[in-house]
Amino acid sequence: MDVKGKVLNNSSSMIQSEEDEDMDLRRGPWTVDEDLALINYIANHGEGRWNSLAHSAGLKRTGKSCRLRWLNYLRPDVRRGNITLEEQLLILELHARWGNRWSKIAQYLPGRTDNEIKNYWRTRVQKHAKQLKCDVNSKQFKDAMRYLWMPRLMERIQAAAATATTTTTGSSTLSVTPNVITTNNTTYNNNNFEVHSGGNMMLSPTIINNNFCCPQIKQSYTPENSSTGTSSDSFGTHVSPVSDLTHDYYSVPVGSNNSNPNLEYYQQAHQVNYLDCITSSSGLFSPDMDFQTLEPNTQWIQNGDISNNLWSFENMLQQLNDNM
DNA sequence: AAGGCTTTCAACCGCACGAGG
DNA sequence: ACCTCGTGCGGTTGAAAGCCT
Repeated sequence: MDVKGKVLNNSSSMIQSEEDEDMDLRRGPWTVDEDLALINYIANHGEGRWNSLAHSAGLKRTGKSCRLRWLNYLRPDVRRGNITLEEQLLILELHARWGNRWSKIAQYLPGRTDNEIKNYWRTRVQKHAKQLKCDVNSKQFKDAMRYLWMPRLMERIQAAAATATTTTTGSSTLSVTPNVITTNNTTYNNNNFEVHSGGNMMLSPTIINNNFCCPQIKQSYTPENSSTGTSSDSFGTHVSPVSDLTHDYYSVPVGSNNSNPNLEYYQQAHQVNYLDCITSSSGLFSPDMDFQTLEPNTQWIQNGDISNNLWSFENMLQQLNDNM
């Protein structure tokens, strides 16, 4: 990340406690030097005891600030960049279960911080609640998420996976780090997901194909009609063309989307997630996403028994727990 | 090109909780 | 029982970037 803006000191207009003034504590964006100091200190001494750590490392920061900087940004296993479709799906599901328990939700998204998930929710999800003119906690919005948004995400994951599989059949070889999905001769097992040794969880196409959603959804929101960019594409349904996906896949460098000063440090720690690569260009909801235009098409929600075939997230979570 | 508005996200804040003295 | 300290969590803020007119 670019260290942007000015670093505040005790001469700033921000309110500071007496203690802060005494300690001449810094606030605001971290500088490269501060980052390096923190990284080096933790590399040598480990983390914890943040107040004394801050002092020992020569950082004029609070222990809290050091902890936050480390956990949310400098930690080697922090993943940065767009929230993938799979992650979006997980966030929606887990938030439906636990509400604003960001840290708990973050535990199921390896490398993502509670702060990032919280930001995602506030900037993306709550925005759509506003568009719907309903509360984010209302039944209307929850229904929209569960029966429209989430199946749509599943569909987009399916489309992306299919595209990627097609790509792999060519002469090019996908080379991904060993502990994430690796495929050239793609063979997916029947498990709904896999937890890899590196902690990456990903949906397999199995559930996408077999336990996806009710027929009505497929009929209403097929990739064919949703990717045309017509007015029916009102649910963030843009599916990137193959060329985009291919470009994204082959152009994503390890450690991209961050500008950590200690690049080598990152490059050793970060790994490229296969599905991240193939979905990164469309990993965010499109700006024109509009629930309202879909709202009337909810009869199937009441009529159809979709509880069994919507998707097997219960199973996914159970298996995840079993594997942890 | 410039100014205003919106979005994003790093960072801060206050509070709660548990451990230890 | 009380206090202090360290830590973790969720809510909020504000600067920078992006977008729009």
